[in-house]
Amino acid sequence: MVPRGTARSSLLASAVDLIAAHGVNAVGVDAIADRAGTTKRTLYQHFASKDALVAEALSANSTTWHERVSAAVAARAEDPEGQLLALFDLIGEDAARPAYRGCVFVNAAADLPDPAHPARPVASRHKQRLLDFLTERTSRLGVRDPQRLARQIKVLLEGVVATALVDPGPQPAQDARAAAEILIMTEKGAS
Amino acid sequence: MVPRGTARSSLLASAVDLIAAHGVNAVGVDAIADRAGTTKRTLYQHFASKDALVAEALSANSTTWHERVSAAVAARAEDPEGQLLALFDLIGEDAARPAYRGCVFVNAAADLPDPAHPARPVASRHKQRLLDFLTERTSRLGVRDPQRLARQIKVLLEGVVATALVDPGPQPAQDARAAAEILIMTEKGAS
DNA sequence: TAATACATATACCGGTCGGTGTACTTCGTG
DNA sequence: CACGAAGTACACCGACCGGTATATGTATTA
Repeated sequence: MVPRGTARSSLLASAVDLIAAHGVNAVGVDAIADRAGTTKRTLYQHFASKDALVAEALSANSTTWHERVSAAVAARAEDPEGQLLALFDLIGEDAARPAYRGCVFVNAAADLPDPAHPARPVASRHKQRLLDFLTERTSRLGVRDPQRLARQIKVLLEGVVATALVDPGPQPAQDARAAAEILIMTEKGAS
Repeated sequence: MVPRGTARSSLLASAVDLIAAHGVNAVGVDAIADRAGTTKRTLYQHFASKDALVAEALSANSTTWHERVSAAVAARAEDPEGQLLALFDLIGEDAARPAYRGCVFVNAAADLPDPAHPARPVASRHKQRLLDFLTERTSRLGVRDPQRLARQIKVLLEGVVATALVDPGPQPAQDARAAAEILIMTEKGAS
């Protein structure tokens, strides 16, 4: 029994949670509707298909993810270099949990081989936003090629996530953070 | 149909291909049996369950992967540093293809949230073998901490794979290779 | 030659998949 | 109050899921 007019957002929240926990393909529309406290019929009155619901849920997840990360990073450091390194600590804390499930958007891309699936551009956009976030910081470091440094830091972050997905633990994040420090220092020195 | 005594290996090969193409959860035992030119009944005479078949197929895939990569790397360079960097070129060539599907073992880990699934240790072992391969090379560089450098290079490689899974292209591999060069050079200088 | 192991074809099991049809109730608003 | 939109309950669809039963054929080997 969901209050009037909240069925849609309940369904989205339910989809976000279940997709994060089990993956896009492993969760069914029945489970999403049940967890939202509504029915499958209502789900299909708000969303054209499961694919459309998945895309919208991932999009919402992306927005909250960036808000949460921006706030957490800002709370840990003021300077751009400190914020970039704080990202590794943040992800490292998640990645150390035994049931770590990696990045929802990478997993979604792996689950959806069809490049035409509506959720694929959502994942792509999420990663672009992350890259923008990083580039904004590297641009204030006074290095020669801020874009490339941002891409390299992003590769390190993605590597931490993928590595910890197979073998959860704090090690990858620590190693990657140290690598990022070296990259930043080297680029600063060569500027 | 299938010659005597080859049903089992045909089923394994079929499972390897289909899992790589569609993911563990998205492929059914019927499809695996059909592609192998045999039947589901025969499949269950050779494997206790789908999970067991999946684990064995991934294990076989891991073996051939390492053989193929070792040979390809050795063909491109003699020295350990050249071999390490050649790995980025190799993966970069795969990752540039539009339909790039990432790492089968990482995808399997994402597809199988249950840590007790028999395929999970197979993925873990695959990554350990990769780390051993890298450590063997970093140990001959004369650096202070070869183990850590190997882990850092592995994080870079995993990052290339994950990044290209969402947005295929040659860029991540190039960036990661350049980052690896800096890490190696820095560690060598500090030794 | 007879026995046995391997592979075949085909049908079936209960359950779940994404998606729909239909009829009923509840609510906010004109 | 009356109307229409929103939500509910529930049965249903064809297709597929992992896994099994049964019965037949065939090649190797003792």
